[in-house]
Amino acid sequence: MEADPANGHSMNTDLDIAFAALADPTRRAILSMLLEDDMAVTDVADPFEMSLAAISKHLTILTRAGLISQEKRGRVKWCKLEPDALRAASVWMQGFGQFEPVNLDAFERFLESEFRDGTPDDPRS
Amino acid sequence: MEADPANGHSMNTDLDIAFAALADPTRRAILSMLLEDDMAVTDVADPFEMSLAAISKHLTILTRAGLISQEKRGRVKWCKLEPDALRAASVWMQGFGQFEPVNLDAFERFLESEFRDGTPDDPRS
DNA sequence: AGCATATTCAACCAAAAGGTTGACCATGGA
DNA sequence: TCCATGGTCAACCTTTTGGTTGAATATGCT
Repeated sequence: MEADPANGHSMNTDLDIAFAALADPTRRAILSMLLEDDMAVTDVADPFEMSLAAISKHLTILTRAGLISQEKRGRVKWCKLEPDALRAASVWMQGFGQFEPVNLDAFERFLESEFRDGTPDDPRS
Repeated sequence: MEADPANGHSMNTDLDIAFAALADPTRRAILSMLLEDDMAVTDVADPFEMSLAAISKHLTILTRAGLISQEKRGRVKWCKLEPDALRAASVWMQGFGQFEPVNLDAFERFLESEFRDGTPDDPRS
């Protein structure tokens, strides 16, 4: 059952957990929601059609993956995105293909072009 | 079971498949091996302690995720890394790094138009 | 033709994932 | 104090996942 070949490729359990957490569409949707703002568990669960308990489990998985943190204030548990946890996964993916630096480059140009057209407060134009 | 909340967060099945494929350490190790060179199925299986059939299944999963391609030449099936498939996942993750209100769909179209003409975005020949 | 090699297929299995429901604790407010 | 609210726990169920084995298929070699 071991995934560690003889030549020393690592079997990073953190990555297992992170990618597995990201593999579920419900959990990715939750992360997207938290991108806009911190939310209480009940409010996170609201747009979904599954039970609160199910969402609670998803949040536990996201927490264990380090992708969110949960802090209880009063009787409300607030969920907060922890985007830094994506860094390990991102770094791993950077090992593949030169597309990542290119992407970052392209991303900047994309942002720039986004701002240039249709943005009223752009000095140039 | 639906992951599509009312406010329109997407439920991208491609991302499901890609992240799920990446969640397994054996499959990530395979990808790392293929980073160095194209390999036959038997050679991919060699450093692992599991059966050839198991590795064959892993390769099928990676293929379905688009992360590798397989081409049969003679009786040997060659496995080739397809790092472009990581792009969608990478773009999704980048949405969390920088907290820009960025239109990822537009970014995808932008990338497509960038790479459409004659760009050698394949690291190995 | 006959055999070895490369790979997949089919049936099976155990464990993990993702969901449900109902009971249970904790907290805030009347 | 009593009750509604917020959230988790425990038990259970079904489907998926990741592995096994042995047989089957396909190709190459001599």
